[in-house]
Amino acid sequence: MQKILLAEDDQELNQSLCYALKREGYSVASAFSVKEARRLYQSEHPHLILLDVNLPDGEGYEFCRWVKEKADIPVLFLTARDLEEDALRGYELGAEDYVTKPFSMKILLRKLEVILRHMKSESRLTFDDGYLRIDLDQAKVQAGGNEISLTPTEHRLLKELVQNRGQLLTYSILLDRMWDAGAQFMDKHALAVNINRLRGKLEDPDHKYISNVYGMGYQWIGF
Amino acid sequence: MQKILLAEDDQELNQSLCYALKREGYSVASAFSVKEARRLYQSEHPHLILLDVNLPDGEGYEFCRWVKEKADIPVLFLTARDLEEDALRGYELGAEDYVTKPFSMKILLRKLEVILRHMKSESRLTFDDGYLRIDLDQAKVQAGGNEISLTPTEHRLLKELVQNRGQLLTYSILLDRMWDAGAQFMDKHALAVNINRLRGKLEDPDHKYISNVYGMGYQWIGF
DNA sequence: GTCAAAAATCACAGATTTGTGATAAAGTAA
DNA sequence: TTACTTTATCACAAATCTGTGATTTTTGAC
Repeated sequence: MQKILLAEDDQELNQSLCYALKREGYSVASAFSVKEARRLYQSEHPHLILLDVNLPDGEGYEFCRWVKEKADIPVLFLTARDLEEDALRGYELGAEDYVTKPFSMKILLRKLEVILRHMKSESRLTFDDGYLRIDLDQAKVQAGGNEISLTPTEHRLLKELVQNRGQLLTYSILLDRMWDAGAQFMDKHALAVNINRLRGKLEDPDHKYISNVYGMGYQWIGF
Repeated sequence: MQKILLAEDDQELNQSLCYALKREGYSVASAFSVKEARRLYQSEHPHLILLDVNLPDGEGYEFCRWVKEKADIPVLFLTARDLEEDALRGYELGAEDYVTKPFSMKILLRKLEVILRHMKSESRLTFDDGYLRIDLDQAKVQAGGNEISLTPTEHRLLKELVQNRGQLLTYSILLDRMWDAGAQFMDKHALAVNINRLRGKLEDPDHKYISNVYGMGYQWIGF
């Protein structure tokens, strides 16, 4: 299910958007301030952000920049003013689109659909936290400036982990997705070895990315 | 360079759009009717279509549907009327966005940028001609119903060919992209071998996809 | 702390991949 | 046609990849 982070301080608008989005089948995390939005971003890892430019504790633009630095999550601006300038500034920051209030809910929903349709099919997700730089599409990875080459399995594993960053991937799920079904709990060991190899290539003492949850599975942390 | 197909019957608007787009670095094919647009589409294979809904010889919607059936080329509608209904109809047909006349050229250019940014980075291109089915993102290929497994190099090669389908890829370009630079004309032979292996997996007497241009390079035909 | 289960690490070998060399086939120009 | 160049094909070996086994380290419950 697609998760949307909604940041809008107008109580009423926030609520009605929430309702409409949920009705459409999205999972919604709603924030009323930049601070809250930041927190929710990190815990929820939304697929798309719906962002009011004017929030009580800061401009939406700043939050947008912050997000875009970390990962290429689509951002759609909600703006009260229909100024060309505003829209252009949004685009400069990498926003995908904008709607001016008041807007038609139907149109907004279509815009979301279009963007998410693209995103879903977009595997060129690039991540960068200053040390590690991952381009899933190109299968290119840089750690601390050095180009790193991954084997096919390592790449598949990395993709699986990063695409589900922040959430625990149980052994059964991971094995299932890595080796087409049937594997199940058979060779948890093979998985461990590949995790090990991946860690060897990506991590260093100061930069850990793959964490193990005892008895459960693995999880990507960071970004 | 990104090619844009512009279909707009208003002489003046067509011309100024042409100018602005070219100035931005796009290559533009301009049409004044649906008929012309259709012809240009087939000869030029544009990356994006800028489409007026009202053309003298037919509705833009129809042309949009026709295009979308063949391939997933992004379409951006130009509409005189700012009616919710119009926009929704466009979206239903798979349009990426729309602008209502009169519009800000700057905004239009940003919208184009956003869409093309997505497209460029979109590797989940699936092709299917009944015999061969390719999902570049998933690295899955089926030929005549049978799942085919490709090695990493084969996959890279296929991707390169298919993403530039219809156009000749010279040896130097292909070698350059397959083996990071420097290779140049050195091992044209290695390329030939990999082409051969790919052909062995994908083709059969009745289904040929990779054609050679004597002394020049290779080219993907089909789709 | 002790202990057992889980995870990490390392070396190894079978399997796969991939460029090279040799040879055959096909294309081009005279 | 003939001579010559380019491309295709096949077999082989070096390099790489990848799961298994053996061993050590870590974890969590008692």
